[in-house]
This record gives sequence, C-alpha cells and structure tokens, in this order.
Amino acid sequence: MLDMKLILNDTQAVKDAIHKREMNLDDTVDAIVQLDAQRRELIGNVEKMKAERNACSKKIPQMKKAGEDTTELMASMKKLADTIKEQDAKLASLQEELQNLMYSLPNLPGDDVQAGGKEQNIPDHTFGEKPQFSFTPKNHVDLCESLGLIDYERGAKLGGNGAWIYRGMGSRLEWALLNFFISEHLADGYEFILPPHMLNWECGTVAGQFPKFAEEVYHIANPTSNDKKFILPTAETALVNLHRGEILSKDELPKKYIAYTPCYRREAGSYRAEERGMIRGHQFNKVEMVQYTTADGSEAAFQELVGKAERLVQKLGLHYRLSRLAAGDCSFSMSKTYDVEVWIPSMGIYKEVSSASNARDYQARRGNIKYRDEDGKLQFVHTLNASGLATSRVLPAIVEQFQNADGSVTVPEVLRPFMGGISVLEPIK
RNA sequence: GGAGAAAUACCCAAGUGGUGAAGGGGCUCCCCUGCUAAGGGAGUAGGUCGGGUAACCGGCGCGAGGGUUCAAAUCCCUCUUUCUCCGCCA
Repeated sequence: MLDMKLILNDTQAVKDAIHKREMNLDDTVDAIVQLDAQRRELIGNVEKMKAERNACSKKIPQMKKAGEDTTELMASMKKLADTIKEQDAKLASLQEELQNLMYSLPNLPGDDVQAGGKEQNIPDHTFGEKPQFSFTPKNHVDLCESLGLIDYERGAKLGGNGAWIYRGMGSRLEWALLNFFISEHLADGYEFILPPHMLNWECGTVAGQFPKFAEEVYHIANPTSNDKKFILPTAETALVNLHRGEILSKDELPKKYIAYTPCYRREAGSYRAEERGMIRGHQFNKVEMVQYTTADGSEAAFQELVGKAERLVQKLGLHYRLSRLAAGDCSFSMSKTYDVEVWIPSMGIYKEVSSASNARDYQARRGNIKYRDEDGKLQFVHTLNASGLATSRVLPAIVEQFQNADGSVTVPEVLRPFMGGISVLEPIK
C-alpha cells in the first residue's frame, strides 16, 4: 500500500511512477484523492456529533443526581444517536471503497529502476561460460528420464498436468540442493522457519497477493466451514506476515529469515506448453529468504540478498546471468527486482532461479509492521525477499550443463556431502 | 468433532450500565544516600484517525465484528485465539 500523504501531495509523481510500469491508473489515483477528501469531511462531522453525545452522556447522571428531568435531553440524544449511526455507516462504506482502491495500486518503482516492460530488462553481468559439448547434448526432460530422476508419467497420473515425481537419485539430488541452500543460509546467520502452508486470507492481502491476484493461488475449500484459506504460492507470503501488526525494536533489525516450502501456483493461462519438464509446474520446492530492515538499511539488504542468491549458483558452478528488471516486469508489491537466471542449454535461454526484490515499506503498510527509531518515532519497516533458490530450474540446469558424453551427469562438488559422496549420476537404462 | 473456562497496558490483575479503566510489579525521572541496597515521591493505556503552524483539542481503542441504550470493559449475538477435559488421529 502506498502512503496516502504521498498520493495527496505528489499526485502527479505517483501517476508518473506507475506509468513506468506501463500501467495507467490515473483514474484510480484521482478517485482516491477525491474519496479521501470526502472521508475527511465526513469524519469531521461525525466526530463533532460524537463529542456532543459524549458530553451529554456525562451530564445525564449528574442531572439525575440533582433530581432534574432528563426526558427531553434523552429524546434529543436519541435523535443524535440515530444520525451518528447513519453517518457512521456511510463512512464505513466510503472507507472500504477507498481501501480497495488503495490495495489496487502497485508499488512504485525505485528511481534507479528503468521504465518499460520485460524487453527493457538490463542484463547486468554473467558468470561462467555457456558449456560447449563435443557430443549432441540431451535436454533435461530426457536426461531426468534416462537417469531415473523424475517420473513424469506417474506424476501426471497422481497430480494431473504439471505434476511430477522425484524418485531415487532425483529425490536425493533435490534434497541435497535444499540442504545445501539451507546450510549456506544458516552459516550467514539467517533463522530457519518452517511455516504453515495453508494461510488465512489476510496473509495474502499483506503480501500483495489479494485482492488482485486471487486467481493465481489455490484456495482451500472446507466442506464443513467457510473460513477462507489458501495454500501459499511462495514462502514469502508466510514470512512477510510473521511480524504483521507488530512494533519491532530498532536493535532487532535487520531480521533475517529463511523458509523451505513447496510453492503452489495455478499458472492458469501461462506458457506451460513450451516449458517442458519441471520448468513451470504447479508445485515446486524453494528456499526463500526474507529480511525486515529499517528504511536506511534496505538497499544494503537488497545487495546482500542478490549476492547470496548469486553465490549459491556460483558454488554450484552453473553459468548464469543477472538481470535488472524493468519497472513493468517487477511484481506488483515490489519497488525493485533483480533476477538470477540460469542457462538452460536445450532451451537456449536463461531462466529465473531467484528473484530478489525490495518492497520497501509497501508490504509493511499493508501489514502494519513498524519499528521505533532513535527518536522514539514509529516507522514502517522495509521488507525484502529473494529466492535462495528455487530448485525446479536449478536441477534441469545441473543435468544439462554437467552432462557427459556417456549420458551420465557430474554432481556439483558442493552437493556431494549431502548425497553420501556420490559424484556421478549414471543412466539406469 | 463435543463440553467447559478465559482474553483488560511491558507483566500480573481489579472492575455486572453512568463524571478521569483500580491496585501491584517493572520501567523512567526526582528525593534521601559517600556508593549500592532499602526507603520516600512523581510519571507511566500503547496506538490510530481527524482538526491545528504549534501548544493543544477531539473521535475510536478493554481479543475482533455487530446489536441494545441518552450512555457498554460491563448486557445480547456472531467470530477468532488460548487453556482444561473428552473423542478421533500421524
């Protein structure tokens, strides 16, 4: 959520910042300005009436004690109470309307974020080289099949389109990746969280998932009650709600968390057809990093998160690219995003394995998460998140980039301790 | 899933319709004291919204949301969470 003061004082700047995303929400911004003026006027009136009512309510017991007649006063207060109720209802519906409009505004891109859509993304640098093969390399779907890592057919049998099963060495490789990531983060002092996967609606609102993107997550229906829950699309949704409604003290910031969860996404109407195998599924494993920082600390935290994501890919020895996303490609809640994209030889493109973002105070405003600064004043925290990492694109990159002429795959050295020392995955057929 | 109890400030806790939501601990400040302890005194309901340049004024805040009433922490309804017991269960 954006700062209302900013919208009122710098209306045009807000509109322009949203234009950088290639969105035009001028009408919404104008409506917010207008509704807020109405809201203030209404509040002024209602509060004046309430003050009068309070004063009279104090007077009545005194009058009664003095033996005076209060019938007339009580009758006029009854009328006032009815008017207050009516105006309060009006105010409530106006405030709800205003709130919904506020929720529908995306975060403003940072000043250092270039305008435009995906095509304006800037590749910042690459690491390593595209692997050259002296034989005809296989794609990850075939390799996962021949190495017995993934069972796509039975995955579809169990979970339908977009589901797969890790088995044997595939499960071990997947688990080794997750363990490797977690151990690296622990070494960096991050607290390891295992959150619930089914979250209540408010979590989605705070993260920026709702109301706008409610169709992108799986909703949990319950046959005997109607509480609304959903299953998380990323652990960020859980981690960013950890301190919802809390006031943190300045010296506990920055707070650094990681969580491992599967991520569940509907991916309705996406490119699944051209993205074979596990490149885009309805469920994938991810270790997520989240930091809560002061406003001053958030840029440094952002750099730290980007660096951490990169280092994981570097230690695996994978060729990747770092991209600075254009405003229009940053997700709704985020002010700035860098993607770490790993090279998938068979596709001839780089695919995102980590997205590192700074939400600044956008999510904290939605979730009312604050800290007290040195002057004792309350400030919104900044929240940041980065994948560290999503395995479902790392595993294909590993099998493709590290495949050998005989159809085997060399296991990255850093993973071997987590796989009982196994250094090569051999074809099973 | 069933039954019961509870939710008031940093913590404990009183408060069954009426003028400022008791009290204690803790914390902050002051006094006393060579210093510390003990003792004495004062302050301490967070926040949030509206108005005002400001001092300040006002609205809402007793788990959440409704209702009754001139007036609700207090009465009524719904919900959430926690605890105890029972049932089921990895």
